[in-house]
Amino acid sequence: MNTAANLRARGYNDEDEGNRAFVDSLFSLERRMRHPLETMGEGSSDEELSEDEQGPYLLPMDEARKRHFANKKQEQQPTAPQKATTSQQGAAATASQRTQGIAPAPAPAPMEGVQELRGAQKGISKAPNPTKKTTNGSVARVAPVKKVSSRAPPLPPSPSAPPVAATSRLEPLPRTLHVPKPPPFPRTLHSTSAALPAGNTRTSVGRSSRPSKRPASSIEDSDSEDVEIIEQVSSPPKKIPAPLPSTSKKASPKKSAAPSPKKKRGKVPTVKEAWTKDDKMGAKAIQEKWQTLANYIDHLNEVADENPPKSKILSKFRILIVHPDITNGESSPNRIDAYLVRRIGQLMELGARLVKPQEFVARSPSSSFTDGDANEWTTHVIVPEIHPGLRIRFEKVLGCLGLDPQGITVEQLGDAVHVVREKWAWDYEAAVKFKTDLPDEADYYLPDDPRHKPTASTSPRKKNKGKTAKGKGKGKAKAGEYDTSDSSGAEDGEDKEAERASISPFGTQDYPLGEKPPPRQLLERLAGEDKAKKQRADGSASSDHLAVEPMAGLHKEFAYIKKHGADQVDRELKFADQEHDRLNSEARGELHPLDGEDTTILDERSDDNETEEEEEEEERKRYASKRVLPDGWREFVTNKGKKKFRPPPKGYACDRGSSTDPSKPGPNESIARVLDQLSIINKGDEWRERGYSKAAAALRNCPYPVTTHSEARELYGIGERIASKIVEVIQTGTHRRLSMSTNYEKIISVFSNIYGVGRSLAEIFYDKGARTLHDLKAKPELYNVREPQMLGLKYYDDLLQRIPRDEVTRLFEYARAAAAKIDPKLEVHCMGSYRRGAMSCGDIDLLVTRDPSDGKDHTGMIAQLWDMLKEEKIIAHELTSSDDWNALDAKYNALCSLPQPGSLMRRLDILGVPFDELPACLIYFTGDDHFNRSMRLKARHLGYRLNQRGLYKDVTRGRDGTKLTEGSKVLCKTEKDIFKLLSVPWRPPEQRRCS
DNA sequence: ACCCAGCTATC
DNA sequence: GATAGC
DNA sequence: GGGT
Ligand SMILES: O=c1ccn([C@H]2C[C@H](O)[C@@H](COP(=O)(O)OP(=O)(O)OP(=O)(O)O)O2)c(=O)[nH]1
Ligand SMILES: [Mg+2]
Repeated sequence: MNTAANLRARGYNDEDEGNRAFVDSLFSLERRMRHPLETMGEGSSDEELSEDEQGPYLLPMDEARKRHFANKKQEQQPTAPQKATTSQQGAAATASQRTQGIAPAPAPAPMEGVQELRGAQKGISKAPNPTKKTTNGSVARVAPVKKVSSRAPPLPPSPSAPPVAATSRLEPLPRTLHVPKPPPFPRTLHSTSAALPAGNTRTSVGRSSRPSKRPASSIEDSDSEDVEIIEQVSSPPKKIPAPLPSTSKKASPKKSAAPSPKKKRGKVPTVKEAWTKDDKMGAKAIQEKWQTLANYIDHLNEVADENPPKSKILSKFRILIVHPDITNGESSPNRIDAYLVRRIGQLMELGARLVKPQEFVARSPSSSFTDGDANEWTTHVIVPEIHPGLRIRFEKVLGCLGLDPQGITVEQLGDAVHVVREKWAWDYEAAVKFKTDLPDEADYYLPDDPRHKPTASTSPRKKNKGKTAKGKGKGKAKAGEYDTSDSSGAEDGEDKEAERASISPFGTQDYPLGEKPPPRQLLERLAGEDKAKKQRADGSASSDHLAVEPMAGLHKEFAYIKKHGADQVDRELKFADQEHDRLNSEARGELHPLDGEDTTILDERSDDNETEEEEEEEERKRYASKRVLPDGWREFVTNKGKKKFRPPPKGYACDRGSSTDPSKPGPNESIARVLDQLSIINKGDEWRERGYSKAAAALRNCPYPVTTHSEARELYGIGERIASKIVEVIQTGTHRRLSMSTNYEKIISVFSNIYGVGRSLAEIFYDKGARTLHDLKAKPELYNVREPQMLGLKYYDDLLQRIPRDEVTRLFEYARAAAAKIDPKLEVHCMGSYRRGAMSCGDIDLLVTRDPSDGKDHTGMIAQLWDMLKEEKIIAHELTSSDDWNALDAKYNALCSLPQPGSLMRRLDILGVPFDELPACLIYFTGDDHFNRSMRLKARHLGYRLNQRGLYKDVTRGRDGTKLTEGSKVLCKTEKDIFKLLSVPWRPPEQRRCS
């Protein structure tokens, strides 16, 4: 069960020959056909196994392996003749080795392999109900043959492939023998295949393993039960080779021929047109129409039949996509969704064949993709993008492929198939670029391919860089700062630019203040594309090289397991599972999400389990007693006998929490302020801005004064450059960069302090000639100042003031009283910095919700509340409001003030929240923002997604982190549930100040 | 070289 | 989709 | 900007 343990036990790094052979044996069997989804996770009752079956299977894997290898040796002899016939002398040695695994083994060896496999299957497929089995079996039986066939038709575009297969079949390929090492990647077949002399037949090579095992197994085990076996039995005698290819071939022509005439009415959509159209249907419609992944593949195949994709770039790829929801378990396995529509469409558009889960066939690792069976082997398995090691859950992936999780390691799988992460689909460097908008086919050739068009190559990349606009904006900013030369001039050749440039010290390509240089790529691009072009032109050599390392997508997983140990990984997996189960199943008493959290840290409120209580007890001590040292910080004594503190090595801010008393300025406050300023100055480069901001936070969180470069560097979030700046600040009290700030910068800063005005608008104002707030007020039309900004302008000073806690309390009470009149059960909570205990707040953050257990929710009540507050003259101006006042989940923004003369105008934030989202929403709305971001980041790294609505598990993400699937919500009833799942030590709101 | 939270509201 | 904001 |  436990993949990690399995890995460890078997030594996942093990590459010895034996291992390979073993793998061979495992994979050479045809895939058992039971559909994994149906059988997955079913208890495997070993007792049911016949003795025969049990034997090898029950052995510890190592034991089994040994035996297996021992048998292998015996096999060798029989294989020998074959090699002789097929291969040259020079190749003999390697050939023999290679053939070992492949060669039709004598009965004994295969048997073992078979047995193991079968046992494994049993374990998996051990379906509780026999009917299932039969169905599975039937499916399975059919699948191997049919799948190919059915699949084949759609692939007229890959003419090369079929012929190859055919020839190879007829005339066995010695290919493998010649090649010392089979190319890990499915190179294009044409070149290799054509060159190949006839050699071993599929029977001998590709099939060898298969047949051998089959017969043995079939004969020996009289399992009537396993349909697969039956099928297998029949097939081996028939010479496996024949049925598969022939059928496939036959089928394909038929299919293609038949449908095309019929359907040829009007325009036949291309694959791209088809899938883009489907994509637009929306997730719901898609699911209703096709329901399963297999159905959709069929659908697109039909399209491809009639209108074959022109591109053949991926025509040698047979790709199986493992949907995250499949790995997720029973909920909605094999479900088609929008993400898959896109992905499948994109792949097919490039000529790839999509393999349905039932159709999976792994190649024997020791045979080449160019071997006879090349047309059947699945070349790629795309697995969900999940956190390294933690949530990969290979047992489930393997289950989906019909493989035994206990008998096969990840790496073994990798030997047979390219297991790649979802993001592989985007991996431009590695293979081809899959973008949402597919550019010209030429873009898909690698740079050294003569057909490659260098031009378009950069564009998709940009797109990837998240928010293009932002990137652009950033680029602009950077250009302005760093590079005088061209881009800046082009983009804004105005006086302001001149002004900026003249004063800015960054006009040169030196970085006088030690700035981080921009990425080389950017520099190169700015320098000119010629070089790149040249380089591309140079690399020529092989054109058939979509080189991807096998398992390229899984290095992270290995690294993680290596680093933390398989045991640890197992524990983590187990913990998550248990916790999910607990949260889902447990009928926990009605516990208000706020119970026990909002009041006092000392408050105990039960929680269901003792360990938790213990933890709380501990925390209580830690926090109640003046929080001596925050988590992870440690005291140590220096050489000179001085006591000092060491910060925690690293980590998420949410794990560290706040360790210093927010009410008093810490020892590093003055430095932090300077960094804040630097952060503001760098507004416009969000990451630089954030870098400074995080550094400031690190300083504030440091309980001792930082006095040296090295001390500064110890803090997580302070690097070389900022440490140097800190030194300067310590020495001079400020930083040169601040005193250099230009008039322009100052004005922009003033403008963007207006509520609703950001950097962009501020620059526009400036460009239009505005220099003061008065300018803007004077002629708002000229500057296109809109309502919210007008208000921001009007109350500019008010809104910059912090609000004393007392005042927030009073405003809050007004709202609460109003709510009580509407419905006594309508809850209003004050969130944000107020909940964190701040003595002054930037605004008033109110949360409105209602426990719907009596059948009523707060639909429409917010509107009422809104009106009442208006009547009471609390709310003076509406800034934004949700379009749907009845929405449970909506956000409102206003300016308000105490109904008394002289009171300042304040920002008011009201958030309507569905009650079941309260826990996540509490976390969100309590903040602070750094805390949220770090917690969400941690969640992401753990394979979750955290937002204001909830915690979602099994989220699939693309290469750039873009969310591909929603994941499924984990039932959390309190904030603590979420903290616990993410292994974030519980901390009350007061200690969530990370900035 | 790549990543850095995730969402709503408005235009 | 860009911008501003939470 | 920092971190990996
Ligand atoms: O970018 C942001 C900004 C805010 N929040 C959350 C956390 C924050 O605590 C809450 C309220 O936002 P607000 O801007 O009011 O911040 P605050 O924490 O309340 O501080 P302030 O005292 O400035 O209002 O919304 C985020 O998740 N991301
Ligand atoms: Mg606030």
